[in-house]
Amino acid sequence: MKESALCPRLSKAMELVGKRWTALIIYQLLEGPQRFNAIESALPISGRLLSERLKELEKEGIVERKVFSEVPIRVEYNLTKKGQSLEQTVREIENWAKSWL
Amino acid sequence: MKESALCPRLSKAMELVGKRWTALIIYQLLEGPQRFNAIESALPISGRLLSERLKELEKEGIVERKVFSEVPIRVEYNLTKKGQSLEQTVREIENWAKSWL
DNA sequence: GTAAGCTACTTACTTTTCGTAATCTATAAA
DNA sequence: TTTATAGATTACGAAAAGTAAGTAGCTTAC
Repeated sequence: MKESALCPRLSKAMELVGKRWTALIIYQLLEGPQRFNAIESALPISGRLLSERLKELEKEGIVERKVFSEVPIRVEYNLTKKGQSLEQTVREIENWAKSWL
Repeated sequence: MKESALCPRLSKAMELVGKRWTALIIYQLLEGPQRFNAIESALPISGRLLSERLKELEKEGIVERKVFSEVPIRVEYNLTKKGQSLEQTVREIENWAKSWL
């Protein structure tokens, strides 16, 4: 996607947070660290996309991945500081939705 | 897209505002009423998609379409109250972007 | 009177992303 | 050897986005 000349930052933010499922994944992780299956169950998202999104978010430094070498394997995801800083933003969207949808 | 059992409102809001280009179109319209070509020039969006998005936003009551039967024809788009109510939300995303991107 | 120009779309076509379901990896217990 | 579990990957058809050309209605220029 080309960048908006208007506001590159907002453009970049929307490219990231506005991507399908991303905001909902972050919203879910605001509850605390969670495993792959827990997130998958909480949202109507498929494993394929969840895996893809989590990788993107990890790459952006928004989500942290922690592997526990148990049997069976356990993997937890949690928000980094950068990820937590999105709480206000997500809440603001939520509030708007409560008032207007 | 299926609805999130977790938070249907946030889900609905993201479906709307999180759609590609939508937030940027609203951001642009916060400057005041604008014509089709003006929006198209301000953003790296194609006429095809801009037309599609404006229709969606009009249907959701976020944008108002006003036709002036001049020559050549003039069409202006502006935010409704519901649309204006998104200002805080968009600014919040912008602020986050300024701090973290 | 026909050709060209303006604005706001619309259509046809290609590329990218999404959604669903099946499959894979590693480990251990039955 | 088969089964089970968690996390992830792959294959493929469907949907959405991107690109570029075309349309409609009206005006002015030639």
